[in-house]
Amino acid sequence: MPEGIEVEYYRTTALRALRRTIKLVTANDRYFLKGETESEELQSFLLQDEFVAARRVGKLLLLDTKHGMTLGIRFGMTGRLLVDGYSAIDYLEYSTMRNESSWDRFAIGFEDGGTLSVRDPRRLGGVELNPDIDSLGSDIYGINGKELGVVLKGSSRPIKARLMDQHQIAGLGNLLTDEILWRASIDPRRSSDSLAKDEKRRLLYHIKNTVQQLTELGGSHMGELQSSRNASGFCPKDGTLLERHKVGGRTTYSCPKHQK
DNA sequence: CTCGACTCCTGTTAGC
DNA sequence: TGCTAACAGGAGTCGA
Repeated sequence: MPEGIEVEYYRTTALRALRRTIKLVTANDRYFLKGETESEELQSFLLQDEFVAARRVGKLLLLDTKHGMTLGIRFGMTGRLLVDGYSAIDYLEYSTMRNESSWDRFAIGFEDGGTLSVRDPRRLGGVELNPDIDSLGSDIYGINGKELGVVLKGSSRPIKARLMDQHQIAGLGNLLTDEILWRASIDPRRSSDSLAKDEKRRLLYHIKNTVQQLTELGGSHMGELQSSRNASGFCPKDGTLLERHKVGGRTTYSCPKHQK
């Protein structure tokens, strides 16, 4: 599913949509409009305008217009971004390989004939005008030890739930978090404030390293743990049968032998 | 503060 | 063969 890494790809794709006059806004799926955003509002603010910047905070893609508006796009679990029919990502874990235009929940047409669309089979994504980004935590691509320290110190929740909380750290999803904790040899159920100094350092290293590595490899699903993330999977490090739990309401796989 | 339970959504799949 | 129920999880709400 799209996590911060996938949305970073989408951001790169969105660069193709900059500096092109918007001629058409198709927002017929009202369910896909979030917050106070209305279709008429999108029309009046976007038509005749153009995007001048594509930013990303966590899993949220932000397209700034010349006139000072910001279009926020969330992709939920199965959303893709297409510009001129091109998608940076063809394969999405837990989504489908089928690719139907009827799943376009939101689309923009440019004066030059091109398009930008959000194709989301399950409609868990959404579009919002001027979304709140201040409540999001530090982005995964730039997080440092001090910020991670604050995030961990402030909570007794399970470490995995804390890491996935977008208000604390923005961009980590279920797969990435399982992968990072597995690499860092930390049990996902550990309380956040129980980590020792060396464990925090290790965790930071693996957040940065995993994000960078999987960005280069092509996505959140490229982790070493991924192929074993199933009911009868074995730990790629030591061969132990992986355990499956619900942590923070999410399906979690971890190795009972080396994740402490 | 924390938690579980529930909601949204729909394509896929396990099981009968 | 065909149906159904469970599952996937990002994000939000609610009551305890």
